[in-house]
Amino acid sequence: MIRIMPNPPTSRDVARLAGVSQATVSYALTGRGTISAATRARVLQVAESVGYRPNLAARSMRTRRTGRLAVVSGPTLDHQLRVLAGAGEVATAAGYAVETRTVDGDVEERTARVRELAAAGQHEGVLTLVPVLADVLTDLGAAVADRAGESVVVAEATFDEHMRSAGDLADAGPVAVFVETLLAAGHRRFLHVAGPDQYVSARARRDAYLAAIDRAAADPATADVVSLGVVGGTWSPEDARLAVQALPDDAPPLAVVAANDLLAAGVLRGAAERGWSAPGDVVVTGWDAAAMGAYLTPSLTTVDVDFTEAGRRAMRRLVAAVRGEPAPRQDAAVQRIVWRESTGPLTVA
Amino acid sequence: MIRIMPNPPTSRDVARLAGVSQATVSYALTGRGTISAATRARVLQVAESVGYRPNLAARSMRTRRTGRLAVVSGPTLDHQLRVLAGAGEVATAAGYAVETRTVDGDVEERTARVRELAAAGQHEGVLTLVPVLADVLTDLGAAVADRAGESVVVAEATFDEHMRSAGDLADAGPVAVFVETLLAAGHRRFLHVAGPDQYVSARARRDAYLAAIDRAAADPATADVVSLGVVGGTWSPEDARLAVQALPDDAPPLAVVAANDLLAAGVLRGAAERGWSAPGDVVVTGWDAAAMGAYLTPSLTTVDVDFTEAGRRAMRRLVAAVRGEPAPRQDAAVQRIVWRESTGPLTVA
DNA sequence: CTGAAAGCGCTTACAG
DNA sequence: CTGAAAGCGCTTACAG
Repeated sequence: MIRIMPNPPTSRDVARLAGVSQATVSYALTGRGTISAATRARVLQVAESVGYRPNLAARSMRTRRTGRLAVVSGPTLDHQLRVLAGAGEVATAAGYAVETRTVDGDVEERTARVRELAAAGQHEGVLTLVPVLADVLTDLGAAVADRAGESVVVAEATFDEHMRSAGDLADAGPVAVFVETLLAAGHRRFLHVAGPDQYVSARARRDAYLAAIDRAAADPATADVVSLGVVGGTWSPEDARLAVQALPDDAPPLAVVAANDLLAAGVLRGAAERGWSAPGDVVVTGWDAAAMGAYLTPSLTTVDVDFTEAGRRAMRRLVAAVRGEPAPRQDAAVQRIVWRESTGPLTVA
Repeated sequence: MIRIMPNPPTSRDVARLAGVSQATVSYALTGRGTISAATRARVLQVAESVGYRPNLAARSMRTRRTGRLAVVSGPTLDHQLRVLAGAGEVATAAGYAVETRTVDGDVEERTARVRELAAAGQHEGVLTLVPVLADVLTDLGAAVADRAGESVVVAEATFDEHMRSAGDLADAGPVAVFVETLLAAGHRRFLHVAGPDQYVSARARRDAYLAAIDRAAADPATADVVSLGVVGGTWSPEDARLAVQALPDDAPPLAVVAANDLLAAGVLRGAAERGWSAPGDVVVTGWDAAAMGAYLTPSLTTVDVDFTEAGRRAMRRLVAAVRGEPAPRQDAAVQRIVWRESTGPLTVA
């Protein structure tokens, strides 16, 4: 295949046209050297007029920086597209190209793939949206020298459970609100349908559920609370449905805290199959504000998560890490409870 | 920030270690020159042992090929993550790095973004998953010379409505099956809730609906068919709900073909709000096999789409176009109807 | 079958 | 404040 085309202009072409040296063009564009305002203006004007675009490969070779970041996502959780969008926005604004890799399989396989990616050295940093084993993650506290040749690897959800803040995607704060509000509405019988243990968010929601139940039991006003336990452990709504099928006949009235909307839909379906009304016999909460949830009957109470913003934040952390800067603090909540019909009539603070 | 680290090995290092020239290393790795099997084996062994990885920036500068492709997605349609996964798989296997860009806004803005991306020359090809104006798309029939400096741009859904085949994501064949099967079950009153006109798939489904109704009207056995029209025109379930709200009281019994599952959920919700039973008074079909659809009551009849495979195919087309090869034919269906409760009891062929 | 040499387009000390 | 020159790590005619 022969491509007959004028080669795109180089910095050398711009230099000749502007009557300066190639070095001056570089200084004008990068803003690095010392250069007079007049010269710079002229160079930029010429560059603009000929449609000059720096050859990134050449720049990369010279600077020994690839200017590329990778984001690793899974193929299964659809909302990751929005996280990706937010991450891409920040990366592009920071001057990086962002590449997406999809990984599949269990946590060992995913971790292996991320490790290869980091070792390949094609990327200055890697952001993983899927759970991986903690040892591939870069120890940001360690000296930069210790990271010889490897990409910086940052996870969207950090595994340090003590660092959880309200600005974090894995913040399970809404669980306590769900339980407390339902307690106040008179509910005493609870069940949690959990997500996969590998997911920080799923673990956090489960732990928050258990803690909320413990607190309720310790409170004289709600000491008669009873938890029918924690079931599930996947993101599959079928497991949620089956869990409801497996409940004793006298389970209702029951309040179910599901780890996401899909599981909550499985709960509603299971309840309907048993002839239990919702929100009469069973109330249920979800998570993620899936678009369809608002159109179920009953519509699903859920947690609206700003996935795009979460993606931006995760990417800001990665960019900071790659540049050796301290991690930005960002504590404004990305999550907001949306009360709908599936929790029945309530008095919400 | 000072990075104290041994530089990663270069082809020169490998050459020295293997006792050959740098050219020989290159020939061994790319398999391009004439080189003895013994020498090649030795070079590859040395390269492997020192963990040599070619510097892609250097290679790119020399070959004048970036080795990068871009995929443009929107932030709103979640299933695009699966298309992305399939596209990425094929691109990676073909030796390309694939970058994701998210674009927002109306069709003009999206088209402008794709145009910039193509003009920037950082990518050998661009695959767009979102609808754009046809004139940014590369005319693959035209001589390569006409594409001077620009990336090849290919759309996941082609705008040439005549080229639609069963292997295409926009193939609307299932619509005819829906209408015909419901006619056979005795339904005579139909409604279509359409998606946005910009989307090839939405247009194809609407056209297929109208054609199926026309065919039914022309058939003496079903000449009493009546279409209550085409409503909607967005992907928002709220519009579907409102469309049902706006229907006359005597609309049922009614068969609704919705352009996707979310719209179908809106229809179900609207029907429930009017006290219409489903699938008694209203039957409805969706599209996309959204996970939650199987857990609605009634569960949603839909079209299961292999988005990952659709992504693979679209990327194969792009890779072929970038390499100047003819487009691969791929006609095996990626879509399959899943009959569920929302269409009521049926005799399905 | 193998090597010496040029050059892809940048950036950056360094000299002036 | 500006320019001449080197060099990043590859690939590829070309010579042997």
